[in-house]
Amino acid sequence: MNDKFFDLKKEKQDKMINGAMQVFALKGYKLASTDDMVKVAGVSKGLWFHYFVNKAGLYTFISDYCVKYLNMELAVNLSLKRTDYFDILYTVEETKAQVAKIYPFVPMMIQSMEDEKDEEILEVAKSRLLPYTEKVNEALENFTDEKLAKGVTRELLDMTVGYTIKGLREKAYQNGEFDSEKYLSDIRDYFEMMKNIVYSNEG
Amino acid sequence: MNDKFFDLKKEKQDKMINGAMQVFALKGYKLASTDDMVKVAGVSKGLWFHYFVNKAGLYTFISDYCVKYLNMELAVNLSLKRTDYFDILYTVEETKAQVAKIYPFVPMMIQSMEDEKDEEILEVAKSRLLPYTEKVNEALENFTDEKLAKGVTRELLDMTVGYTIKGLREKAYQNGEFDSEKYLSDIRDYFEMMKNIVYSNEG
Amino acid sequence: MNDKFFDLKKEKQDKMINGAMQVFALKGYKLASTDDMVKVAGVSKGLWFHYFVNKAGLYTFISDYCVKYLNMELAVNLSLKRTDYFDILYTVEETKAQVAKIYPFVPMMIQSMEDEKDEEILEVAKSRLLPYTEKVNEALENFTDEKLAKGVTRELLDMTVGYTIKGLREKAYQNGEFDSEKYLSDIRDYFEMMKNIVYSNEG
Amino acid sequence: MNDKFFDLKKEKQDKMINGAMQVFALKGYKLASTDDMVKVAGVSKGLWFHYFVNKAGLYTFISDYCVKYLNMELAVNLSLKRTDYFDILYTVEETKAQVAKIYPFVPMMIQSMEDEKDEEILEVAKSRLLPYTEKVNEALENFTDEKLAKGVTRELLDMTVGYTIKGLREKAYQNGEFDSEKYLSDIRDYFEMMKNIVYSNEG
DNA sequence: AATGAATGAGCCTTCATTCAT
DNA sequence: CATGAATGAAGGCTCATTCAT
Repeated sequence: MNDKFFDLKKEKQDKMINGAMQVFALKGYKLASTDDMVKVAGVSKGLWFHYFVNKAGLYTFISDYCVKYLNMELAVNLSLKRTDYFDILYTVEETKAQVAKIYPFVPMMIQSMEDEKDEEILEVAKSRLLPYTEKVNEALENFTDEKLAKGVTRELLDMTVGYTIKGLREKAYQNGEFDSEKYLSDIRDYFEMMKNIVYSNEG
Repeated sequence: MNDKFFDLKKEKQDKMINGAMQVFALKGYKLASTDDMVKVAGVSKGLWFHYFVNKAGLYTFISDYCVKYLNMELAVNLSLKRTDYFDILYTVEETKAQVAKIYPFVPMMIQSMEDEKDEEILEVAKSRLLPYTEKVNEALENFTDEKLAKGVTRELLDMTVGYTIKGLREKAYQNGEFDSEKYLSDIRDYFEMMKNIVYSNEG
Repeated sequence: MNDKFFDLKKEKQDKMINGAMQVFALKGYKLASTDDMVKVAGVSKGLWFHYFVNKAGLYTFISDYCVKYLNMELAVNLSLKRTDYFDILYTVEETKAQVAKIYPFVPMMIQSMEDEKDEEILEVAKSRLLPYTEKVNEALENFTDEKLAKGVTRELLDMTVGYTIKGLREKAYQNGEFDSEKYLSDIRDYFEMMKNIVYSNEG
Repeated sequence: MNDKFFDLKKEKQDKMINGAMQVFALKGYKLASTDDMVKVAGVSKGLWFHYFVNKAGLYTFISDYCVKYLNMELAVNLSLKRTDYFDILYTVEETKAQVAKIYPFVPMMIQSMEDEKDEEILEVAKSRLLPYTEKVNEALENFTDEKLAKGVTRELLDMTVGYTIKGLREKAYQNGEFDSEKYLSDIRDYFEMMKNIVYSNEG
């Protein structure tokens, strides 16, 4: 990309970032069209290519930006050493909801990167996602599985909780915008139930 | 569509059905290209249009076929009145795995229909899916929630189990083919855990 | 072409001839589709190519047949030496109407050949038409222009009468079938007027 | 259509208009290919669709433009109240010849619209033609038929004159370009003859 | 820097033609 | 002889990318 992008007024930068992110997040790499971005961001077609060379370059920048920004916020919010599994995960999602106030499509973009299937961009999507995944896993290391109920393993727990959160996130975007309130409320309900059943009753 | 399709040798019918289903299931309606199907099924471009008029017609046929075939098998397998929530759901997924032996992309196609976002075909995808959803819900009616552990509601259970199965299914397709063994084994592990924690200990 | 065509039952021959002629006459060479002929004649696609090699071969045969058949009838009807310009021309059109009872699209096909613009077949269309044009001109040689009104030349007369008849013929086909009655009646009305004005009043 | 078309340099607009008009006029709607237009106008394929959405949109624009431009000129030229039938008609054709200096295919396009048979565009062709037909008919209302020779009716006259002019027009395009001189000269010769014979000698 | 006109490769679809049965 | 399934080249249309202004 062309670093002069950062010389643009912050306002215009964000208009472009949000526009591209929205289109990529909603449609995925291949179906995201430059015309859509032009419409959504109100920025001419040529400019995207001026700063980002091509569609792949733009995707790379956006996915990178997305994760870096989110991780910055996570670094702050996760710094208070929480030890409960669900509290940690809730903080992660709460942080996404908070980031969504400035970049409304960050949570969906993260999701979209996970789901990305286009061969041309697959590698980029997955690699940019890594730092986020690592950050979350790192935070979860503070949690010890000693207290898990009989038959519950950390592996199975990670899996079902991960998939469920993903599902709830998709649901929260169902009408084209991210409904933070509903999203967090759904997660709280779910986590409350889970807390009731996955922890050992003993002690 | 052109009903003469059914006069073709069963082998060729299945080659075309599997080819189209694979491409639709893997890429979704919009990104599924006839060229891909030509390559995968080894059948010339013109022939698809000869039998199915256009891409939408082909999708309609495939999604319809997919659900009808699956429902036929479900009708058999779900006839034994099981009463356990997880047993019923396991039977459903087991049936999909069984169908996958003949049509390897049926489970993924069902998934793809649920996820389909293209406006042109949305209505078709969702409407064809209905009979399947109804079949499953009908089978679940035999289950009563009386025995659920404290804090566990049927609604939350449906949600998390649904999302988790979906996640496992996607995982089972990760290398382009459906790994039935892994899929069912994953589900069994998950269900075993769930049985341990969602049912009330009393009684 | 494959001469074995003539070994077919006359009935089938005519079904094919009429079918092809109809489609060629109504749509012109390029827009005439083999599928249309299949539908109209009820004869399988392969058979057309079996007997006529390709579309151009079929057109060549049909246009040839059309003119030859018409000229045969003209030879009979024009044998009575008429000497009036309009009577001769009326006989020509009457003959077409008569031929149309067996081959309903002969008049339109003749027309279509005159109008044909497709480069691939232009030469064929025009060359096959020649014998018909010559036959008509030959018949008109019996007419002497001595009696024409002041200012009327044979050249101008040929021109305007030719274009007018062509116009009336197109009109007679307006609803997809040839309306012989209307066609001849229109021509009679027109000729009656012309007789009144193009002949010299003197003598 | 995209109104930005009119922001193009007049020169380019005309290159595109003339190119499309030529191909539509010579081949008719169905057989007019965008590839032909690309060759004739030297303008890339995508651009036609950028401005006119699709082939039908382009046809609509061209036929509309054609009639509007012609009618504008007719409004000027027919404003001098002529009362002779043939003088009025000559003025109409003279105007077409004059328009042909800027848009050489306008006369042929008008013709082509009258002859158009493609179902998809039929309605458009006929409806766009109406204002022109009305303009001509309106001008002809100044003419009274009192002076017509015996046996000559206005109806028959309109018919034969109409068909003859159409024929001459087609002839004037025979080598792919419009030969104005020949066209008008042919019409003059024809009209001179007609004036001699269709008007009553009395008075 | 910013715009959007312009391009052409690629996809869906049609249709003359071939060929196995 | 007859059929119609099968093919692929060509036409309409979309969209990432280029480039003159």
